[in-house]
Amino acid sequence: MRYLVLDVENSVTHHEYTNRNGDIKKHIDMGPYGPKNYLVSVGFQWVGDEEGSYFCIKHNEQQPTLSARESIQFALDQCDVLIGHNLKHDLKWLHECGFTYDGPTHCTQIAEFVLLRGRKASLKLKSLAEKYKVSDKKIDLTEGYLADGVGFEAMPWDIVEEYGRGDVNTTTELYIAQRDTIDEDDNKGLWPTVRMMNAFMYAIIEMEKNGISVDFDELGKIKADYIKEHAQLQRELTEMAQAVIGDTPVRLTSNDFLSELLFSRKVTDKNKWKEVFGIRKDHRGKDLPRTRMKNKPFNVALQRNSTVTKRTVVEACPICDGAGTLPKFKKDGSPYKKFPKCTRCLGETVVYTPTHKVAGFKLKPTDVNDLAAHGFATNTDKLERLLHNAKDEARLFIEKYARYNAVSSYISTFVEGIERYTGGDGILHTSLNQTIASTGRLSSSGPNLHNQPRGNTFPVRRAFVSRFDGGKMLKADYGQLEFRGAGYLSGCTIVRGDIDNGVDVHSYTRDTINAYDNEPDITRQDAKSDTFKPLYGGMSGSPRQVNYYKSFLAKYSGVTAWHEKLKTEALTTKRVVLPSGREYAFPGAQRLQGGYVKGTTQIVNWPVQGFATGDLVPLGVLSVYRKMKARTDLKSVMMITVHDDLEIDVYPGEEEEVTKIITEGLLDLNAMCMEFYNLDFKYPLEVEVSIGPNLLDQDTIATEHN
DNA sequence: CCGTCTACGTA
DNA sequence: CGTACGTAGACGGA
Repeated sequence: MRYLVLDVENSVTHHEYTNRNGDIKKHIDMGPYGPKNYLVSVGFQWVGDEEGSYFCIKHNEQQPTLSARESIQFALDQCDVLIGHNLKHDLKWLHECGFTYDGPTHCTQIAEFVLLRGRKASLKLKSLAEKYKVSDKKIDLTEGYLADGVGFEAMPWDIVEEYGRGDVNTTTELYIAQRDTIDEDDNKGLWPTVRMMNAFMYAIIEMEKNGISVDFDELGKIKADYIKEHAQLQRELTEMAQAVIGDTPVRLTSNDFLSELLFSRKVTDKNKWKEVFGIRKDHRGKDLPRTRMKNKPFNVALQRNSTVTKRTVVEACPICDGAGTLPKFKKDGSPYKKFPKCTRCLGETVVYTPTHKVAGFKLKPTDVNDLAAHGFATNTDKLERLLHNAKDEARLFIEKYARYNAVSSYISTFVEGIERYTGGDGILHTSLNQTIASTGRLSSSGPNLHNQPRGNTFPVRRAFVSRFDGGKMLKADYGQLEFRGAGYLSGCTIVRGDIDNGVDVHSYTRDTINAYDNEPDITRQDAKSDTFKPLYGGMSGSPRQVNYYKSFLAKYSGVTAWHEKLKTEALTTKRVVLPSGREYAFPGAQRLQGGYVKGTTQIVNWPVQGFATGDLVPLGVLSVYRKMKARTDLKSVMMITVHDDLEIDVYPGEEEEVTKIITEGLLDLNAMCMEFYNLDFKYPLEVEVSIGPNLLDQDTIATEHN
C-alpha cells in the first residue's frame, strides 16, 4: 500500500464590505471557486520516505516547476490512500485544477475530531504536532506575511517552499502517530467513523462546489421590502419610545437602552448585578442556574442595585454653553488647536436633565430569570411572557419591537450574508464543516445556511433558484428521524409501535398539552420542541408542559430505561458508544449528592443527535452521491444538506429520475450501515420529497418508506 | 482591538 | 438543569 501525504497552498481574496452602520468589515475567501484565486504550490511526500517533493504552480517570482502537473497526477495515480490535514481543502483545489483523485483518504483533522469523542480542543496542525510530539521544524515566517495581507503567491518563494515542505513533513509524522493511536485497543472501534467521515467528505466537496444559485433581482426586491418595513418600524418605535422617555435620545439597537426603556430601571453596577443575581456562564458559555430568590428579597435586591430612570428635558450644556468643548490655553496664553471635550456634556453640547416623571414602560420582572447581565432580558420569549401584565402601549411596543429585531436579523444576517458570500458566478458556495459539532453533525458557515427561517414563510428562500433554464429545486427530508433514531437506539417498543401505526408524535404532543388546561392552544409546530425536550432530558416548563414530559417518559418507557442505561455507561466507562462505533467522552460523569448524574442532558442528547444526523444522514447523502455519480447522463446537482434533508438542483426533465435516486439513496441505510459500520440497521424510515421553482414555493410530490 | 453578551434563526 | 450550531451589533475593558 502506498500512502501519499499532500498539501496545497493557494492565493486568497480579501472581500471588504460596508455594513448599514458604515463600518467596514471583511472576510477572506480561501476557496478555489472564486474566479480570482489560484493554486500557488503543491507539496507531497510518501509515507516512509525521508523527504518529499515540492512544486511551484503559480508564483509572483518563481517559475512554475517543470512538469509539475504530470508529477502530481502521477503520484495521485500511484497512491492507495491520500492523506492531508483538512484534506477537503486540498482535494477541492486539486479537483478544480483538473487533477483527478477519488480514492480512499485519511484526513488527520477528521481522525483527530473522532478521537476527541465530542470534547473540544484545537484541531490545528500545529496543536496536533505538539500533542503527538512530532517534529514541527518549520520556522513559521508565513504568519507575519499573511497578517499583513501578503498571500503565498507574493511571499518569497523559499519561505513558501520551506513552510510547505515543513507542513507535509509534519502531517506525515502526525499521520503515523495518529494511525498507531487509533489502532490501540481502546480506540480501534473508531475506525469505522473515521472511514465514513472520509468517504462523506467527497459528497461535501461536491455540494460545496455546486453551491446554490442566487437570483439577485429577486433578492434585491426582497431586501427592498425588508428595508422599507424596517424603516417604518424604526419610525414608529422611535416615536413610541420618545413619548415615554422625554428628550433622551432613542437607541433602538442597544440592548442596554431597551432594557432601561422597558423596565424603567438602570443597573448601578453591572458586575455587582451579576454577582447578586448569580448571572454566570459555564466554560461552554451556557447559563448556569441563577441565585434562588423569593419574591420579597428579589424586589429588595432589584431596588438596591438599580435606579429608576426619569424622563428628561434637553438643554444646552450650561458648562460649555453648548460648545461641546472647554477652552484651554498654553502657558504663553495662546489657545490649543483643539479644545478638550466639555467635562459635563462630554462633547455632546447638550445635557438631559431628569424630571420627576418615571420614564419607560415600567415592566416588572417576575424573577431572576427575567434579568440579564446588562440589566433586564429583552429577548422575545421572555418579553412575551411579561406581555399579559403590560399596559396596551407597552404591549404594542413589544410586539413591534420583536418584529423590528427579526427584520434586522433578516437583512443583516440572511440577505446581506447571501450577498456578500455569493461570487461573481451567482453561486453561493457555503462551507459544510465536518469537525465542529461535538455530536458529529455538520455545521454550515460563510454564510450559515442551516438557520434560515423554515418552510414557506421566509421570502428570502425565493431567491434560491435553479441554475438551469426551466430547472427545479428539489428537497427530500427524513420524517421524524431523531425520534426514530431514539426508537432504534433505545429499542423502545412503544416508539416502534407508534411509528408502525403512523402515529404522529408531534400531534400527540400537541393534543396532550392542549387537553391539560385552559391556556391558549399550541400548534403542531409549537409542539415539536415539547416532543424533543424529554427525549433530550429536559423536564422544566409550565405545568402543562411538565405534565406532558412526565407522560412522555411514562409512555415511552423504553426510552426512559435507555436514558438510565446511558447514564450508567457514562458513569462506569466515562464514555458512550454508538452502534456505528462513534464514541462520546464524558470524563466528568459522576453521581451528585441528590442522585443526579452530572452532564445528563448531553449524555442522553448526543447519542440521539449524533446517530441520526451524524451517522445515518451522511450515509444516506453519500448513497445519493454515489448514485448520481454513477449516472453520468444526469445533469442535476446536489446543493446542500441541512441536518436531515438533502437538496438538489434538478435539470429539466430529470424530476422523476432524481426523485427516485434521492428516495432510494436516503432509504439505503441498511446496506450503507452494513458497509461502513458492519451494522444490520433495520428500522422503518420515511422520506418526503418536495419540489418547486425555488426553495420557498415547494409542493410535496412523494412520501416513501423503506 | 477583542472578548462578552444578547439576540436572531435552524435541526 | 433539552442539545447542537453561526452571525451580527453593542458594549466595555485593555
